[in-house]
Amino acid sequence: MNVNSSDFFSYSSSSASSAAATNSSYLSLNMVNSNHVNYEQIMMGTLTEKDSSWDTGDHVSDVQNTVSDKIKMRKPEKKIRKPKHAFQTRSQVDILDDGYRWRKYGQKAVKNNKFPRNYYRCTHQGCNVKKQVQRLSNDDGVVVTTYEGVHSHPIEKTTDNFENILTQMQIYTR
DNA sequence: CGGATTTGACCCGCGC
DNA sequence: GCGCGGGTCAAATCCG
Repeated sequence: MNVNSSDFFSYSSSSASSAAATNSSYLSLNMVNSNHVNYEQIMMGTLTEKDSSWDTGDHVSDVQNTVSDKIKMRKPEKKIRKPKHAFQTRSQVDILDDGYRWRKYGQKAVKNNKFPRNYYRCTHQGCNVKKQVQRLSNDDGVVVTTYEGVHSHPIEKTTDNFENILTQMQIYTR
């Protein structure tokens, strides 16, 4: 994969052959105010990426390893691409509740950034949507959220905040 | 007590 | 081959 910290906008490099992805669907909202979150600009890119350890076809491999050997079964044949959406929002809080239930599964420090990056997974059974939340060290008002995958179930919460509407826009415009 | 979070270890790809 | 950076796992812990 392309391993740049700034590759949020360099998606279209390797996906020239796959015409399935609309390469650059831009969505810019200017100065939308909700109660406590001020979205200044939201950028959205659609990219395709090669398969990694999990995908929608991972199905019932259930207990994926024994304790001793740590053999991870990989599926090298699977080359399905999953969409990734990068959002850059301006918000004071980093817990942007979009209506789904997320379970945090990791946190890593990023280079050139003093803030860690948080990894979340959708807790719905069979819904392997991941997201990662990162904030810029320069000005701590900017939060970059990267969604990966598409939810296969409806939103359960019905809060009428703007984050919810934003996520639904993401679903309906793909 | 059960589910979510924390957090260090582990894994893997890549560049040197 | 080794080190590094990024992503994930999972046991321990926390919290309702």
